[in-house]
Amino acid sequence: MSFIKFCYLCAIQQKWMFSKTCEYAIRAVMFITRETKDGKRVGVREIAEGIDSPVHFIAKILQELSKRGIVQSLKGPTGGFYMDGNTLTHTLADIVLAVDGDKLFNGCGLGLSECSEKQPCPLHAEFKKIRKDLHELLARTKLGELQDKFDMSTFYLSRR
Amino acid sequence: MSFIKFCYLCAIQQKWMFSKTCEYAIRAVMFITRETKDGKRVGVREIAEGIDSPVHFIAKILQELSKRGIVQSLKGPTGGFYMDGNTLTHTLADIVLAVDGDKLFNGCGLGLSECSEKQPCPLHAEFKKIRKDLHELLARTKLGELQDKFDMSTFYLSRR
DNA sequence: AAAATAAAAGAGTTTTTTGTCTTTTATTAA
DNA sequence: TTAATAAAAGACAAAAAACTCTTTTATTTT
Repeated sequence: MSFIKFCYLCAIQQKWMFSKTCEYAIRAVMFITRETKDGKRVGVREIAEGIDSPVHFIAKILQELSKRGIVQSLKGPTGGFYMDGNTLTHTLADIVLAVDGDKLFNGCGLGLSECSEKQPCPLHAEFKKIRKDLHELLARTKLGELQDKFDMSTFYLSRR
Repeated sequence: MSFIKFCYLCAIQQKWMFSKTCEYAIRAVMFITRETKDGKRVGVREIAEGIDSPVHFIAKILQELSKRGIVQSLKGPTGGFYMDGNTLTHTLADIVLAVDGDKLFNGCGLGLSECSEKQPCPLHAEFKKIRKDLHELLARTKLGELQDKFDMSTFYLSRR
């Protein structure tokens, strides 16, 4: 409670694996995937509302993802973002890699740049497994397969 | 290479699970654990050098950790930080919890505050397992046991 | 008791991340 | 071909995280 307020470190800073930008990116791509099955397109405003993110911020992120071929886009009326056969073959790992880099999959848990098999940090072996599991999870989840999953049940993408 | 430099998102931002502050915290406590077996104490300068971190920054972090009973400290000449029977029973999870909060163990992978069993995000089930593995790893690693491990083999705590 | 030492406390600064706003460019429908 | 639409681009602004510096307080040694 108030205890938290006076603490320098602690619960004020709440970190998860991904950066906020990356969370938005994943949710945005999922949203586009779900909404554009039949050649439809969605605009940034619709996406921002759908995943409850700042409009201009998600626009920036999507521009980069589109440049990298992770989503498709088209300007002008009836334009917007969409997925096609190609983009649907990408995985969640591709998104994370594009936004947060490969540190999550390869980096040392304690932030040591020189950590390796020969010169391991005290948690090297343990983290290797966790990183591997995480990478496998993200790398086996193709957007196209998520699309099918969306058909069968309800999932939430907005924080409200 | 230069390709990376011009990218808005991407490899510039390299995230891992923990905040940098938390990485420093873990390494500092490990360092203290290793260096203060027989009633010895280590000063911040020595710690900062040992784990290659900014002196004043790690000082701040350690002040907080000492306030929370994760490390012990004593002012004055021959003073410094050290571990005792009590602090050695703490786990790595305690450090992470103190510094980064519990989001890593409990939060939604996509950053949704309302994510739950009833209203899951599309990766809810998958992330649950990863989070659990990570928490178990950190919660079963007691500092005291690490101390024994340090005795038997060499591990690196500095990034150089 | 005085001087020296080392953590505690607190007030900064810098850098990075996150978020906002405006202008430009491409596309399409009328 | 013109007007409307929507993404692309770029320049800013705010907030958070990372880091620095100075002063104070507690402890110990001489």
